[in-house]
Amino acid sequence: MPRPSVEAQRREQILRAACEVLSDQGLHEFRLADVARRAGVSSGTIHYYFDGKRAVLSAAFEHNYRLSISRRRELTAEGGRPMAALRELVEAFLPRRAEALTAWRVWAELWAEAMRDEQFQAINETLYGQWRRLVTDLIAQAQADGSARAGDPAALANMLVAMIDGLAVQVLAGSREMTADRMRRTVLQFLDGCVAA
Amino acid sequence: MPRPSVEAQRREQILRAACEVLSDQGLHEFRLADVARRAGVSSGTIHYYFDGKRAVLSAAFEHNYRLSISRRRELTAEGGRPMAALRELVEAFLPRRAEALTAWRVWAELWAEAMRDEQFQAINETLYGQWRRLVTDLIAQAQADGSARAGDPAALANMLVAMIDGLAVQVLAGSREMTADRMRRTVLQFLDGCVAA
Amino acid sequence: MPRPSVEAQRREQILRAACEVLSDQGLHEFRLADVARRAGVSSGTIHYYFDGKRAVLSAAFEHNYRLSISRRRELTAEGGRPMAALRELVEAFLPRRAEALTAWRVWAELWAEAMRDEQFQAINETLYGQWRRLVTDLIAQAQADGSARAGDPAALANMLVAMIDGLAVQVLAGSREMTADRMRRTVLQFLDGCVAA
Amino acid sequence: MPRPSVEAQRREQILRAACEVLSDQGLHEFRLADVARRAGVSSGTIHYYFDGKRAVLSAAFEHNYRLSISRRRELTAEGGRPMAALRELVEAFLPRRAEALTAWRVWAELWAEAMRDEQFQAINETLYGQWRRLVTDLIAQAQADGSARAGDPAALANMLVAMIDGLAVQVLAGSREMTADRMRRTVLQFLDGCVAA
DNA sequence: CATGAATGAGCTTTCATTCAT
DNA sequence: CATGAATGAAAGCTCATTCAT
Repeated sequence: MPRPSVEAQRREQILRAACEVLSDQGLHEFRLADVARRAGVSSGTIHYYFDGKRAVLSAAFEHNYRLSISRRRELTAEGGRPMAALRELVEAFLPRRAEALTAWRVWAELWAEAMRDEQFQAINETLYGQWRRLVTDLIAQAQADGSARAGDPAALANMLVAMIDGLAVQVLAGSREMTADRMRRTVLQFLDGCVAA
Repeated sequence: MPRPSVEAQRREQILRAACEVLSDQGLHEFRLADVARRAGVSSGTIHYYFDGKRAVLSAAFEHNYRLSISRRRELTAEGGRPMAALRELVEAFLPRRAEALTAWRVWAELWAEAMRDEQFQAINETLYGQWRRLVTDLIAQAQADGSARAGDPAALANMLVAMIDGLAVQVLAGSREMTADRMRRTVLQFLDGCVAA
Repeated sequence: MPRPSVEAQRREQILRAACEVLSDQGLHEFRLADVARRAGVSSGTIHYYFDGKRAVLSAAFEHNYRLSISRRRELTAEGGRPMAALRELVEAFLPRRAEALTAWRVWAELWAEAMRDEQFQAINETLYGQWRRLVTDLIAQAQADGSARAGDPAALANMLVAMIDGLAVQVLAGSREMTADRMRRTVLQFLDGCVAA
Repeated sequence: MPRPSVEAQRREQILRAACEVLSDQGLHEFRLADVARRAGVSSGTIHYYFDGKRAVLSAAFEHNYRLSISRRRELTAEGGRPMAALRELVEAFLPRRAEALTAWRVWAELWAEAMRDEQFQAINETLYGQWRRLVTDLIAQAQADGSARAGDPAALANMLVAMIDGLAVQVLAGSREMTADRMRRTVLQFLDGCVAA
């Protein structure tokens, strides 16, 4: 009798390890052997649950996105005060704590690779789209309750998320001119100066 | 009779090929054999001019940056009309023509890799810094001649360049929601709504 | 309540599947996983009934031989007309119908492998010997009833069975110069010209 | 300056080793690592000269055939006495000396594999065809000079070569009932009884 | 009896690097 | 200066085998 949960458990265990390896070593030095070691399973087990390196990568990219988005959604679930939620969102995405750092590094790898890979493009399109919509909705709500000024909420959301991405990349690249703190101030300045009422 | 320029020529030839391979295949599938083939030299020659794969990569990243910045500098060299120059800069960076696409793809690889490599971080710090300063100066000039509103020019520059990076990454990742055209409108909207006087 | 026949059934089921896999894929690509799938059992079950891959192979080779010989024996059981029985035997061995093709392919694998494996040699020695004797007896009977000319029946049998093997191998190797039809004519020509009275 | 002969030398060196490994271990346990060791080169070198395992196999099968046929052709080159040449041919093919044993074992592997592989079938068709023609010509010459009786020389050749193959396979499979000596007597008996005038 | 999850040794293959020429 | 033959470490992947259930 196979225990029905074991497959989900193993996959989750492997994908978590894969994201860590991806974050620590980059796609460039992403080895299934390292994933196996970190997940505490044999290399055979990885091939038992996934069709190969590429399949692990794909699933890891998706896993990384889903995890972040579900966390953010909790943050914005409650009805009240959308401008405050936006500001909290910004804080949550600052590349400061290990958790956020890992997520950002995995995204950067996904983006770099998606430029030539349709499968990865599809993952990004779907999940980045969810993130974009989440922000768009918050801005629209803020406009509705008068805490944000008028303007196309989708355009404003695109400005905001792109700015966050661009700044985070520089922070993660170890820029001394662009620290997490400076990133925070820059984005909040944008929110205050260009979005808030 | 050693021809003194042959070394510079060969290096240039190899680096151009390296950028093309990097753009076409990504760091992940970056093979010196491919660089050699594209440069029309033997693999031995690459090792004769560079200390190894990593050295070729470093030099290629730097080459890619220098090329772009020198091109942009020409664009902004003349004295007059800094706001117009900013708008032209935005156009020039749109990931549309092959030349710009190649440059963006190489940057994306550099950023992803710089997250774990101090040497690459140093390259990025220096050369991204030049680009940041170029934009900051333009904004300051625009404020000086009254075509841009008041505000910390460095902060505005950071918003702008980060936004451009973030949007370009999505365009390059093949997003159907974020095309080069949409990117253009979004950035210009930001310039009109948050920077211009 | 142990069902006493279940073991024999399972073994038979597995061996039939093994012969099919052997015929379809060759020893070279003979995988227990494929045998299991084709037999409709788990890989664990195969190891429950056999001591490992080699044991399955051995048993499959033997199974293939026994099946063929028992079929041929039926063909030659009745008393009368040994020369006619020889001709029928030839027809029955032509690599034409799926059943005969499978048997031939398994033999070819056995022979190739038996060159280095004493266990397989023993199987071949015993069972090929039965086949040789069956043919020798028929020839001897034909000589006794005057339908075959004189001569050492064992030598004639060796000529005949070797010729059949050698021709079948070329037919199975897809030769356009040696088809099943040509094989038939060649062997019958030998029977008429060198064996029959 | 690449020495022009080095490629041919290396390929020959590797193919000879490949035939030995094939003969000693069979296709089933044919490892490129063993070929490399036996040829005294690295595994990398094998991949430098051949496109992979399959390519080595193909070339080895062909090499084995060409070697045997060119040796036999020398045997039959001189004009006189075709029946004697046929008898010598039989002697030369007896699986006795190491050289002949190796060739036979490699053929057996080729035949087994050719049953499912068109590329191997093509090799067999071409080179076995040459062998068949060589024998056919000898028989026709023997008929012309009156040392062989009438009859379709192609059919007689097919009988003869198939018989040789079938007998050799049993000898190689270690049969105690069919030794090299018995094989010799059997084939000569066929030549005397069915071919010679 | 039978399962299938899990293992890990062992294989082919790739590719940066070296060095004799 | 430049080549390319040769290397060998390291990687992904396969599959016979084991064993808790």
